[in-house]
Amino acid sequence: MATIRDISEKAGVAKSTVSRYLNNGYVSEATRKKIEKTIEELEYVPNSYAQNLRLESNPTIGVIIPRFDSYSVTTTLQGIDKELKQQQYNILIENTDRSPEREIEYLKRLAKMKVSGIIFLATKLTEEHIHTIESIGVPVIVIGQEDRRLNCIVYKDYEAAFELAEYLTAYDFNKIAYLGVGEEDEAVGILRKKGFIDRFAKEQQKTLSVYYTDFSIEKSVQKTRELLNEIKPDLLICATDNIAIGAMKSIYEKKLRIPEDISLTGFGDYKISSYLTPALTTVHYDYNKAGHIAAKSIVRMKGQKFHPTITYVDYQIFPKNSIDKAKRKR
Amino acid sequence: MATIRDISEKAGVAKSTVSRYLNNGYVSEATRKKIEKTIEELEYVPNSYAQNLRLESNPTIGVIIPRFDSYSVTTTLQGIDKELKQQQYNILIENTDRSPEREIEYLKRLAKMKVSGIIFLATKLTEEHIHTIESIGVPVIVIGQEDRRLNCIVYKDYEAAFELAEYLTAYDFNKIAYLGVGEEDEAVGILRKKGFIDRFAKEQQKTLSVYYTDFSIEKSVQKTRELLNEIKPDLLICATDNIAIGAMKSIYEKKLRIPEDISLTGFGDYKISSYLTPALTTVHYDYNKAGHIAAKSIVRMKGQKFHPTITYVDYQIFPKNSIDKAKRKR
DNA sequence: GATGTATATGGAATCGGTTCCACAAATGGA
DNA sequence: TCCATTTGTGGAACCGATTCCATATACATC
Repeated sequence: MATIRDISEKAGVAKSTVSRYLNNGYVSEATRKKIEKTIEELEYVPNSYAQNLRLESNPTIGVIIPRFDSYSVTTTLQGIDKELKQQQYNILIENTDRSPEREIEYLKRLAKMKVSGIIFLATKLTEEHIHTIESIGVPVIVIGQEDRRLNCIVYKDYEAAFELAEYLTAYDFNKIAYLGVGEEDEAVGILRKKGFIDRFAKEQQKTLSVYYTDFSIEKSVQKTRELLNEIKPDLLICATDNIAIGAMKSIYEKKLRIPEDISLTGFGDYKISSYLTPALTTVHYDYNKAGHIAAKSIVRMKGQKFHPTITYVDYQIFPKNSIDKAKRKR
Repeated sequence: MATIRDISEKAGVAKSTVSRYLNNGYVSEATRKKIEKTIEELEYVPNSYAQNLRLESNPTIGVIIPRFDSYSVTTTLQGIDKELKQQQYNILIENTDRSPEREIEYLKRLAKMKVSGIIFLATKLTEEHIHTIESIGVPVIVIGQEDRRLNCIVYKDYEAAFELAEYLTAYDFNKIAYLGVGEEDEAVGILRKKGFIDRFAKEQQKTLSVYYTDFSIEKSVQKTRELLNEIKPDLLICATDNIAIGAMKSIYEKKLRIPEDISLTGFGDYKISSYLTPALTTVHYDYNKAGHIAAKSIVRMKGQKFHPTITYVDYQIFPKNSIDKAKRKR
């Protein structure tokens, strides 16, 4: 691999002259030609580690994600990427595969690389996470989980779940099942569930049975199958759209109709959801916008001192045909 | 930001001793303690540009993708990521947003960063692409497009389309419509289309009308709507599953039934496809495996000289309920 | 007590660029 | 013709780490 030194020797000029040529400095027409030719010949490519070494920080934002195969993650990434490209920033993505240890490791690694900021799509914030974020000396914005000591962009999970439950109480459901995820995920596992439970607790006559699955469609297919063998709900509330999609499959498998036999709701609005039959009643989160906001803020935070903030991203309830209109009260 | 020099001065030892401490060399218990304390105090984080500068190449693989919001892309990424993590390699993802200029730019940038290899999820290979790939001095594996001068992992698009068409000729369809994408994408835009056309050309009685859309669901909804206003096909072949999902929406909108009024096929097996109603007949590609293979090969290529190869990834036809069984011949 | 070896540490060179400074040559104006 | 300014170039320092080499102890062995 050719270096600037090789170029300078072969072309018979000084290193500094080559560097000047590369960075639009004073170079005479004659040397310009010589250098140009030599660079072509040796297939010279500058080494960016050497270049970056002199810079105190470089225009790169690190993004830590828990997985690639998730609509919310990729949509958020799109939003981040678009905004950062506009601001002439580079983006560096690290996938943790839902491993908390990797999250910590990547936070540190990105700091070593002197990125000017980190956007962290979190699933759970432990004390170790918080300590790491506070100590690495690089601004971090957390998306999706909340802690008052940090800079977070969060979805109003509790409120959204509460409001969707509110919407559902206008219908005459009696046997309600909730299919959620484990409490490892603070926002989805705890807050969403709590929102539903709290609202339905006000309706004494209604029972709400809670079941658990993970974020995959397959598992949801299986868990819904088990669930339907145990009970026969007239409303199945799913903690994510993916879970609802899996549930749909099992419901149809049992020759039940949606919404006539079972009404169904999702959460998160996975785009595909409105193309299902029937279209899924769900909560819409603007992941793209969250990414956009995060990117904008992280760029603005450059060099400034840290300032904990919580930004809430609004939600919207999308009523669709997966709820049985015939059950509407009054 | 503290450097190794600050540490050494504050602790009263030489730079080299600090470095040795950091890299598990000989250090006495006493100095170990001093250095440890100073590092803690100054919140020292090593600068990885300086570290990398000495290395000839670092264990990082660059991955260039056209977009984030695509099932095939994210699934391929999963496969790549998993294999690379196992091999202790880092991954560096660059999203081009389908811009050919950015593809070239990123190929060069990754070379500058001395990644040990690049995996390039291509949409079209121009001469400039090929020249760049050949000249950057870093091994590149192309996924999804083919050129005999390069190292490619490709899907058998033509063969798969041909075989799906073959399968469809066992049914009694008369008015067939094909909803494809533009020829900017070589594999999907040209090869898939040609596979269908060539096979159907053998069946004189059948007409095949060709229409175009892009890769988005929205556009497909709109284009299908227009298509259905013009003609009334009994079979609609879509170039991707996403397109088929959009088509479904418009077909239902027109109060037509699938498959009784229109049979439908997709291409690419987007996982979600089997959860639709009816489940979509489609071609299954193992994107994850392609990513896996690519990662394995790129790691193996390290340091070796370039050797053009084409690796074909097999496909599988998944017959599902979106084809009208009543129309089966004999 | 002399020699040899293990243990610790410092100094200096190095990686591949960028940039400051000095200086030489060319140009221009008086 | 002389001095001032512009233009072009080379040398050297520097960015922050690693690593080789030299050296200085401490301890063991004969």
